[in-house]
Amino acid sequence: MELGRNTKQKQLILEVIKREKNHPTISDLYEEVKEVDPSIGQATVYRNVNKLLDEGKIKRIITDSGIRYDCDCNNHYHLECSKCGRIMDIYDDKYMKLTRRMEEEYSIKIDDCTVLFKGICDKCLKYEK
Amino acid sequence: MELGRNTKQKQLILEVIKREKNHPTISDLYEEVKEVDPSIGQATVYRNVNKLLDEGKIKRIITDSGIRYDCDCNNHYHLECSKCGRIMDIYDDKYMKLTRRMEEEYSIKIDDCTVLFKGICDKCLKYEK
DNA sequence: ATTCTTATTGATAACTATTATCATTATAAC
DNA sequence: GTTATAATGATAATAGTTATCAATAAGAAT
Repeated sequence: MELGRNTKQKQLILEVIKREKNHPTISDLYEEVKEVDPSIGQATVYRNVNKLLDEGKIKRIITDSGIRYDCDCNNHYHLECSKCGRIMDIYDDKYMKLTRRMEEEYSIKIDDCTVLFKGICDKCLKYEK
Repeated sequence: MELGRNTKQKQLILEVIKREKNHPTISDLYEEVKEVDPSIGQATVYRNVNKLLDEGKIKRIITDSGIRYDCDCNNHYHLECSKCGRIMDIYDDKYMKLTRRMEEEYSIKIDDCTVLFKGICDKCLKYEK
C-alpha cells in the first residue's frame, strides 16, 4: 500500500529526520536538507512532512518551543527542559496499564496517548546542585 | 500581587470561560463574549486570554480541532473523541505516582504534565454497540 | 467628586506559519 | 524511449496571532 512516488526529496527528508535525533522543527529540517540539496523548496519540506505523518512514519510533538517531529513512533513520552530547552524521550513500561486503567474507569476507548512533561532534565539537574 | 487593571472586558472573558465548560476555542469565546458586549474587539480577547494564562487562571489545551482553553487548572487529562469531537476531562488519582515514578527513573524534575488521549468517549462507545 | 496618569481598548496593520496555485520537471508504468 | 501524471519550486494566498496607535477608562491622588 505504498501510495505516491518515491522522490529524491522525500527520501532525503526522511533520512534527515532519522539522523537528527533531537526532534527537529520544520525550519531545522529545511536548513539541514538544504545543505544536501540547496535547490529544495520550503513547500516540499512541508508537503513531505505531512505525507510522512499521514503514512505514520513520523509523529508530531507540540512543545512551547514550537512544533517538532519525531521519527520514533513507538509510544513514549517527552520532557521539555525549561533550562536547556531540549526534548528528552521518556519511556514508560507501565504505559499500557495507564491507558487500560483509564479505559475501564471511564468506559472509553483509547487509540493514542500524548504525554508532555515540563521540568528540568537530568543533565541540568546535575549542574544545578 | 494583582498586576494590571480589572477591566470589564477581562472580567467578562473570564466569566464566559468559567461558564463554558466545553473547553472553548478563541473564536468560541469571541462569539459568546460579543453577545454580551458587541463592541468588544478580537484583539482584546487574545490579549486577555494570554493574561489569564500568565496569571495561571486558565490552561491551554492543544487538540486536533485547534487550541482550546480550560478553566480547571487542577491536574487532569483529556480525551478527544474521534466520533463526536468533544474534549472529555479525565481525572487520575494516580497522577502523582506517575510523575514521581518518572522523576526517579530518569533523575528529572517534573513541574507540569499534559496528557491528551485520542479515542472514543463513553457516550459514543455506548451508541456504537 | 474631579483631576491625573497610564494601562487597556478597538481598529487595523503587520507578521508568522502553513497551504494552495500553477507551470515545469521527474517518476515509474508501458 | 514514450507517455501520463504526481511531485517539485516559486510564489500567492490564507489563517492565526501579535504589534501599533490614537482614544478611552481604571484607579490613584487630590
